[in-house]
Amino acid sequence: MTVSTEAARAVQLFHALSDETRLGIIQQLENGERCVCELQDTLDAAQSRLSFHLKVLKEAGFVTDRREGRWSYYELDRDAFDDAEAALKLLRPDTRRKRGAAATNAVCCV
Amino acid sequence: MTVSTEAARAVQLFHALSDETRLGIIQQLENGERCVCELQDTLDAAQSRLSFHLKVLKEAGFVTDRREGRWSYYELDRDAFDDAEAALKLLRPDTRRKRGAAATNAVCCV
DNA sequence: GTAACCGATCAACATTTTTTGATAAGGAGC
DNA sequence: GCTCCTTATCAAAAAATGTTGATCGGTTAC
Repeated sequence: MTVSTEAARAVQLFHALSDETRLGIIQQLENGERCVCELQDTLDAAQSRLSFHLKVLKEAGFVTDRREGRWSYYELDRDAFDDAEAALKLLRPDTRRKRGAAATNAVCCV
Repeated sequence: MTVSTEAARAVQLFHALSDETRLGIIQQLENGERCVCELQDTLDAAQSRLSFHLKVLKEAGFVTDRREGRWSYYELDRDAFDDAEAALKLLRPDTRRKRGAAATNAVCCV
């Protein structure tokens, strides 16, 4: 995987988490799988709106869905959370790295 | 801090990280502080564009800036990364919590 | 003083994302 | 068969976000 696709994946992950409705969905799913109709009730959101946000979460990998009869059940998938944590760790400033790059600090704007 | 402001903070953090240009900036700053003019060179981005993204990062707390003569130096701030990690941990599905809420699983859509 | 440089801010525009209401598809019950 | 229920999808509108080029304030060098 190239660096830029890695970045693109990170963007996808963080973008999925950058919306209050979607965080609300995740919070609801924390207690186990839920069907859309129940999310509709607890989050007080229109059905098509939930469908949209669930799609974003699903495409990023944060949820999986399962059809049962007329209901769709959504469930959290840990893997995406792991990915997000890993992406965050890569971004986090790291003491070692900073020290190692000391020489590069005097390059700019003289 | 209420739950909803917590969510708003999480949204702010993740939103700041959900753009490739901003991730590029963070990556550049990983080796120490940089002035805007250098970011301009290495990221090949217009000055006003960088200013815009730096503002987003600054408002979210990921960077701090320091004026020196005509230059503005930007530096990463760990605290925001810690906040993001904490926010992510709160979202992450947790085995214990799931187990404790077993009874709530049969509520929906019968 | 003037001129050049660095960077923030602004307004106009372009693009992307989100919301809304409508429609369609699939299953359940009659 | 028909009707109701649940959900996905679509198009249009609205809202938010990002880009571009211009201008302005502050600093340095002459």
